Amino acid sequence: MIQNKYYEIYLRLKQKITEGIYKKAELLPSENTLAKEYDVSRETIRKALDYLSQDGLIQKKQGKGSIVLDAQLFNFPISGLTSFKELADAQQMDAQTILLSNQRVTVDGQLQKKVPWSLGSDLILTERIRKIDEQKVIFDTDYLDPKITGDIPKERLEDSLYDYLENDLQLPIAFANKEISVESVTDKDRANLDLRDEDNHLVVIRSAVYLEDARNFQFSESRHRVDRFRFIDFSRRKHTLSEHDGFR
Amino acid sequence: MIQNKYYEIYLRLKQKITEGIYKKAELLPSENTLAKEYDVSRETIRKALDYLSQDGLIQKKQGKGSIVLDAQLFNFPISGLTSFKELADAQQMDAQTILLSNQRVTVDGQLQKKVPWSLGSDLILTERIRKIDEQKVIFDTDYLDPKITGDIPKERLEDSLYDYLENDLQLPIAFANKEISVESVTDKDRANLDLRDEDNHLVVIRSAVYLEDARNFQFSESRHRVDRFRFIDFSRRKHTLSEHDGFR
DNA sequence: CAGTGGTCTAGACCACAGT
DNA sequence: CTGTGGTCTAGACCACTGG
Repeated sequence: MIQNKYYEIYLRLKQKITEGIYKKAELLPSENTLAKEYDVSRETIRKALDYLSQDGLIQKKQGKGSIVLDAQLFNFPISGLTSFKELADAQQMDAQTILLSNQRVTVDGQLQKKVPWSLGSDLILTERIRKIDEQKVIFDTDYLDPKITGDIPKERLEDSLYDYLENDLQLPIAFANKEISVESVTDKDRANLDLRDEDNHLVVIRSAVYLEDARNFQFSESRHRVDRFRFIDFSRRKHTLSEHDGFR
Repeated sequence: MIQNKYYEIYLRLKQKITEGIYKKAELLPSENTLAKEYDVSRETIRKALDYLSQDGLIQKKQGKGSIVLDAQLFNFPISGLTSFKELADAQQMDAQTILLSNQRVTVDGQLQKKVPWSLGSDLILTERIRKIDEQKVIFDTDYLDPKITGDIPKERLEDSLYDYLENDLQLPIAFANKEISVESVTDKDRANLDLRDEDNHLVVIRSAVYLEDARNFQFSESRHRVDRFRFIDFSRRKHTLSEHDGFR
């Protein structure tokens, strides 16, 4: 099934890099060469290369070319917007999910601290515990907007919520704001997770998730035992170019 | 000073969004309208909009338009590649730096666990403590390649290392790999930081930093007291589109 | 100098949303 | 149907790298 040209070319180049056909620290063929090779315009090649660059797979240098980077990243794509199930699959972890609750609740003053939705509105609350290597190390709480998602079948929560939302409901999940911090262990954490005596903190990831039309349909809180948490990221330096430049 | 058209347009649109001229949840003018307004081609407008999209300021929707997002993000640009000084300035924090050491060392077996540079090579080791609100809460260790940076003047380490590297040395810092994890407090941490009794973990950020020509010139380790750590991120969902598609 | 990537254009056609 | 954003093209000129 043919997608966009630039996306196909992106995938093919990516594959050639991971297979070592294009070697680390060497240069890719020039944009003009690639344009001829794939029989597309140079702009289309450039779009594919932009994707590779955003992935941290190449570094472009004017006058020189595109250097293939030595990235261990794609082994561990934790950055971005990825579900637990996808991560577990990608990492081939021994992972299980225990569904604690899945119910409708009404937003009251208490809840509104966690979910900035209007008072009195209906929402779905689910609580899940994630077991990795037979240890309960992650506590996930999700708040969903039932006007968008409807009720969630129990079986799908035990498998993959995102798979249900995207494939069954065809909801186009687009972006999220995330916050990572460290918080003190609560009694509820201690009751539900396998914590060690020295664990008095958890890593907490809170996120607000949005659809393509920018509607916010989910909030989630994910509490991780500190020794099982790792976040890997590739980032490019933003050269602010002095905000003072430019017309105004 | 005029830069690129697309970058200027990006800045102007960004400004109009932050000033509320383009309001949250409303649509930007269409790409064709903007192209006429700025007297550029549509592709140039699209490039500016791509930047806004990557910043999490707008969400594009085919057939509809570009929705202005309600992003608190730019208040807190922790994601990306940002130096402590830049952060402190942006946040208007009461911050100080204490320089502990700044010396040349030779890579031995011990060091090589932290820095994957070849045995016997020379490097610069600097240790700095960051005080925020009069409390010593961050311990930074930096390993630099003296073949690239030379020795670092003491005064610049107490101010901003990145400012020195980029402006004085004109080194083009391009990208970094980062890892965030949580580790146990060591005796050295306890000796140098203002830790509370209940602090038995620290957030540790390790990063490898690269220049535009993809040379790795720096490794750094930044150890944060857990209550002073926060990471905010905007991420877009990557629609994998099944890796199995496409020609091969 | 020749070759590289960076920017920009004018125009084309397509896919999608809303009327 | 009209207008929106998404893709793609062929060609131009510029800025940078390296011999």
